[in-house]
Amino acid sequence: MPRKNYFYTTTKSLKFMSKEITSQEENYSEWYLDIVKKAQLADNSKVKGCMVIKPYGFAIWEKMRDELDRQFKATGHQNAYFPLFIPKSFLSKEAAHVDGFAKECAVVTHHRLKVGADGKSVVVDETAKLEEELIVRPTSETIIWDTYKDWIKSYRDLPLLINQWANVVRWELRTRLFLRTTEFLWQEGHTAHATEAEAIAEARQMLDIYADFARDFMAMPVYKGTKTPNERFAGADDTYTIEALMQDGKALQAGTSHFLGQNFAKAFEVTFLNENNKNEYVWATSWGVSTRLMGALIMSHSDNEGLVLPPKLAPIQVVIIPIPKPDEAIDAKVAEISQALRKKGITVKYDNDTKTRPGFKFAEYEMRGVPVRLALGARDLQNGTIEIARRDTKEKKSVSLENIADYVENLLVEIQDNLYQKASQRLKDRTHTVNTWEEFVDVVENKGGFAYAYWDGTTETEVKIKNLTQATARCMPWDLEVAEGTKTCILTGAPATQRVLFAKAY
RNA sequence: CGGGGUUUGGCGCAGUUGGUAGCGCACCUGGUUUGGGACCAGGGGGUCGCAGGUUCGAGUCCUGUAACCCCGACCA
Repeated sequence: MPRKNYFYTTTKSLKFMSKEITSQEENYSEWYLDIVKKAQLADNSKVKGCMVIKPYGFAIWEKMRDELDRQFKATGHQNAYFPLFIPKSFLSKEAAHVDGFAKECAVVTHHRLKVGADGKSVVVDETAKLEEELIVRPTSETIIWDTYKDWIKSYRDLPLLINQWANVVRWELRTRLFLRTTEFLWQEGHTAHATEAEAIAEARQMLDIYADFARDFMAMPVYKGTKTPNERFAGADDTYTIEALMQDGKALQAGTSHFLGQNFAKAFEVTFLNENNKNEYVWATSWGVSTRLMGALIMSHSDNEGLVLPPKLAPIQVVIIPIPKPDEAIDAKVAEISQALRKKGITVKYDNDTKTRPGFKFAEYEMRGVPVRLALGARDLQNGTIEIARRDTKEKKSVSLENIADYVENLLVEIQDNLYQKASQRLKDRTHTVNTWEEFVDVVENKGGFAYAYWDGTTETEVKIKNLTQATARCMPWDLEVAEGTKTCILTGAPATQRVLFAKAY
């Protein structure tokens, strides 16, 4: 008689019971979702495609936001706030713009609910129909330019350098936590300038800020470049982008900056009197990064044990764990260490919870990506040592308590640097200069990463390449030097002037 | 918009031919433990997504319906 198995466990339940996560190799997409959930960054909400950003996840976003905000202000921008709702008619004023966004707009049609016929439910009050329907902003160019029209009269009003932190809604068909959600948080800068050159310089400057931020804070190397016309923002003359590479070999557009030419100025009649008393249209830019950066951050550094965070964006940089549990002597020493660390501006958490044991805490903070862990027990106190573990390499060793703050400070710098070096090496290794179609296909289908290839400059060819391989033109990079090769299009063999980075992308 | 999946305690799940709901984690109480996810004993907590129907009886069968997730076509 077969023994009855009392312990039915599916793979999934076992996974959660043991608090393990799906490995990248097994299923990259599930690995990503596991990290988002188990590091407690965000949850799905009951609203399709929308997410709840949890405190730990939001703390990371706040660090990104604060640093970017600081840099925006340092370059002369001011924050303002424009409405969530945009009159429907505004969107249609710029032809390319409406084409780009019309398919994914949420529309407000009524302004009142009433109790339904059953006396319990709530229904839309049909008598409360809006005269003009409102759309929930997918981006704010239109309402902002309609406002700028009143703000800008003279060259003395320029440049106008405004940023706003806001939520926007794009009704996407397919969503993924942080990477593409129906509602997301972002900043959008909108500037007006007297000259074309100045606007272009502004757009480039902001892309530089994004790229530097990615490098210096996210430890994420990116390619800066110009989008092909086909990939341009709807309503822009030029779109600049930073493109990052995720660990699965797919590219991720991490931020964009647009030179809008005079398109919105003309659509919304935004003119200024120049020094010669002549009316001119202003030149415009817009630029933004979103909570998508969270996804980029997660997929840049994390491993099969969980989240890995660069120290500069970690809400907790150092966690101290008493071994086996807090006591007076340990508490006193920890207070001393914490104070020394805080004096250096390091964020420290002392986990003196007595309900969980050290092993549990170790695993938990690894899952959540805390860069440095200190463990202090009686043995350490006796020897004047402390155990220090780094999340990025998982190295663990015992070091002297003397100058521990200096040691940790240096280690945090080293971790930040190591993460960047590793990501840079990966980007380098997975950027392939290709000169034949066979090589191109090999990169896209087998190797993963970027294929840097000549392209004849036509949208037709770009679309063909996408249909054949799923690879899209990510950008024409600004500073990626390679051997020239034959200047013919990878697909058509037609004369080409410019190489383009192609990749499968998020 | 297609294809698949899920919906049962706070979380993750099981529930056989319909017979009055269970397991792990978490939580509460007590005790023993403690240098890598502790253990024992006791305890609290669920009108099984929603609406109908079949039946003496429905988590289970039937018919609707809703929500969310995942995989593909559009997009930051």
